[in-house]
Amino acid sequence: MENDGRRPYVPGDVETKWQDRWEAEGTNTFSTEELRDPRNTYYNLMMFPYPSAEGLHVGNIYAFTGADVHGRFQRLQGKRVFEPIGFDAFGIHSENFALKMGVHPMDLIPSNVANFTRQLRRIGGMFDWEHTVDTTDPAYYKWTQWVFLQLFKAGLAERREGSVNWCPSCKTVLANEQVIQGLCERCDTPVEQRVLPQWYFKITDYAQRLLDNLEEIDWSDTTRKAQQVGVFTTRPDTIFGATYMVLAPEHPLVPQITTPQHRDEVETYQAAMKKMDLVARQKTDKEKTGVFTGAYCRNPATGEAIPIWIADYVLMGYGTGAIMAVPGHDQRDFEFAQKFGLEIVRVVAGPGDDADTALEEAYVGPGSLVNSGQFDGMDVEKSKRKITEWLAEQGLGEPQVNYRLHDWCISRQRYWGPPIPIIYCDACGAVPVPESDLPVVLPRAEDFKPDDSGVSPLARVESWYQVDCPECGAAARRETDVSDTFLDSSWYFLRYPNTDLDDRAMDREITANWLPVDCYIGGNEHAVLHLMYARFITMALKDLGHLDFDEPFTRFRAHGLIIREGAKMSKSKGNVIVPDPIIEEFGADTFRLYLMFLGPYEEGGDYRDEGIYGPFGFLKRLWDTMHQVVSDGEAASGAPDPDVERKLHQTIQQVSEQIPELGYNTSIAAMMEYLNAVRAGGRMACRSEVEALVPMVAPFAPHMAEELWEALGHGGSVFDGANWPSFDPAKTVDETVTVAVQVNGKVRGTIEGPAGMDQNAAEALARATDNVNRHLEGASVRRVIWVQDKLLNFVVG
RNA sequence: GCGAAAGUGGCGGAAUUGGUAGACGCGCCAGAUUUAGGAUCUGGUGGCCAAAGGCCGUGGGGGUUCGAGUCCCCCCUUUCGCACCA
Repeated sequence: MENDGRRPYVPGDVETKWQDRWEAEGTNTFSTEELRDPRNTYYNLMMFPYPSAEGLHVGNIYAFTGADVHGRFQRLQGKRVFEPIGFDAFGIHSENFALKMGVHPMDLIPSNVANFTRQLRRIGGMFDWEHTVDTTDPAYYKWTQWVFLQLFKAGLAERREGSVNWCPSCKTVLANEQVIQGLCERCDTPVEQRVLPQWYFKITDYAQRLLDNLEEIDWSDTTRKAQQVGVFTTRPDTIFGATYMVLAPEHPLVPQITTPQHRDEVETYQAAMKKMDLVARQKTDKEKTGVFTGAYCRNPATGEAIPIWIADYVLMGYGTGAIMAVPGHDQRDFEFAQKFGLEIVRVVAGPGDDADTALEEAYVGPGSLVNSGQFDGMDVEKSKRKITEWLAEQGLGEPQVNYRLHDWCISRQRYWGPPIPIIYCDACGAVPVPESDLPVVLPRAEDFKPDDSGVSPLARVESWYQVDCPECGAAARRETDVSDTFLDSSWYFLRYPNTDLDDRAMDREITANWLPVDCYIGGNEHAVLHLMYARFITMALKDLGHLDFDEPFTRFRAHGLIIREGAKMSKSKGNVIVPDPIIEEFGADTFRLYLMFLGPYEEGGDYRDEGIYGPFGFLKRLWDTMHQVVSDGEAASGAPDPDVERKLHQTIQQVSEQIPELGYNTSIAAMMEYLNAVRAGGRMACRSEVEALVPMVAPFAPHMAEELWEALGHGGSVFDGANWPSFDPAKTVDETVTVAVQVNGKVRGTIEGPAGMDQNAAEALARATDNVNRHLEGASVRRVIWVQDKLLNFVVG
């Protein structure tokens, strides 16, 4: 079927027309009054991008399109969908890029944001441009600072010593991302640790709640697992085998317990450790090092005196920074004990072992206890609880849960971030900036390069940091560190519906109407930190009375990754696709459809350049078919073909069920299959057969859907009201079925019959089939398996 | 090393509770049409055998079953997290 001179499909014209109309009519934006309307709300969130100088890349578009498809689908169900987007523009990325290009970030970011905005409009997302957010805008970070102050007042922000990465060659503080295998990413110099006072958020106070709540939220399993704060169990069962103790080198007890004759050695070791960065130190394959402190302690179980060592393989940041070493049953302890000639005792006997079987390496398998006093012979698993109880009774310790979660250090000795709103006064100490004085505006410093002072470049802007103490009025000094970008993004979703307000961070009524977020879609790379921080801030703000809910995201789904030529798209691999020319040639609708068709949305897909012709052809055929129906007028108004109608209802059912589950690729395939069936053999479609395709394709190809909806004579937007088609379950049922006939499990033919026929009827049909008969000849049928409307299997002997 | 997920045509990927493996699309082949085409349309397309038909086929090897991509055991590979977490 060809176009026959009907209207050709020119994507650019259609898309410009509808983008302009949506904007002129405010189709996707909410007024403050509309935000106060609590009816039928749906908050559709996607992770806001960092506006790079390169512009939007395919990965961004993939993420936003998938989320937008979800939002548009909800809208077609009659929901009032709020779908905001913004810019996460503070942070080291922008700062480094600005340094490299010799442009000030305050000049760079606005042009990047403008470019992103242009591109985002072009892909046809349902974004509410009246409620956008830019984290570098003082009108936004005023409230980021407000969040800090709330936590500070609640005692959840605390200043204490912490170590930072320091490159002695570049003479600058490095972010963790800039440390590559223990070396500075720029000059390959080994990175050292410097201890500086820093601000921490006490997220560990919320560890149990962060863990418990995971039960209640609808998140994909993999993300939920990634959030597991990491509860671990110790090995109380092996305590009788503890033959020495190890402290982390930086453990505070070390100076107190070290005996004079070991002091030099210990201090030398500590100094060496201090220089080594954590990444290098934590390499598993590195040979273990350590020194003896000269001190002894008692094994609580055996009462024996055992030596205390310090060693690099014990980390201060984890647990208590001290371990009872059980070389018999822990490989790390075993290696250490062997190297330094410490005693190795077996306390677990595996199959075939007895109490004296020598150990070649640490034994970590199952077995029963030996050399363990009254617990000898007990099964390892069982003994864990028993020994814990016994130790508790003796007052020697109690069961404790440890979390693999550290407090959140939010200080950055950098320029490009929101200043931390604290003022230091000699008399009053650390004083919070009064809320009425917010925002503390980041001054424009022409020289924002980090230097060898080890503090933020803001410490060079004297006119800015010199202030009077808000409490006593004496000369005081601002905090010159800025806060972590993750703080900006830990609450942005709370601000979106509230950007109309400039006198408070959020309005109770509006917030209650829209939050928590109904659906959040984003990348897996943020499945741990960003989501954890956002959940923590939400919980803290709830406890402080600012919110009425605990969990910010009711449902979270991570999308997959787009691969091209066997690798993730990156500039260094040279496999990046620039979206603009593709949208220019095929249109945003085709590009959206293609990206969603590549593979399962939650798994990503393999981008092949020629693949776009498939979805492009589909949209063109859909366009031609709809215009043919329109131009045929009366002729196309007849009743649908019964077979086509059945398939239509099946397709509507399939697509309606799959889209909310993010089954985009299979939904698109179902629509293609249906259109193929409608047009099979060049037949002419009638209107009732194809009209429902328009709202169904609308989430993927919104511009074309609008255009076709209008061409079909409907007034207004296809997205106004609940235009999603419904299906009649009775009409999805096939009248005739094809049943596979097997002999001994191998397909030997098929039979056609009325749906619901009984086994006898099916057998009769099957026995009338030549090929089936041939296989049944001379054999005795021992059994017949009958699966209604599906399969008939003769089991012959 | 630990944890998680996944291995299906030339390629991306489909397959309710175990029930005709390969939907849909790309690519490829043949044909039609066009002055010619990146275009459009029709048909074909897992491998092997000349074939009605048959045999083999979902990473490899075992098993359960009338029947296994799907369930069980062992192994291999890839990807992604976490990495001396006691």
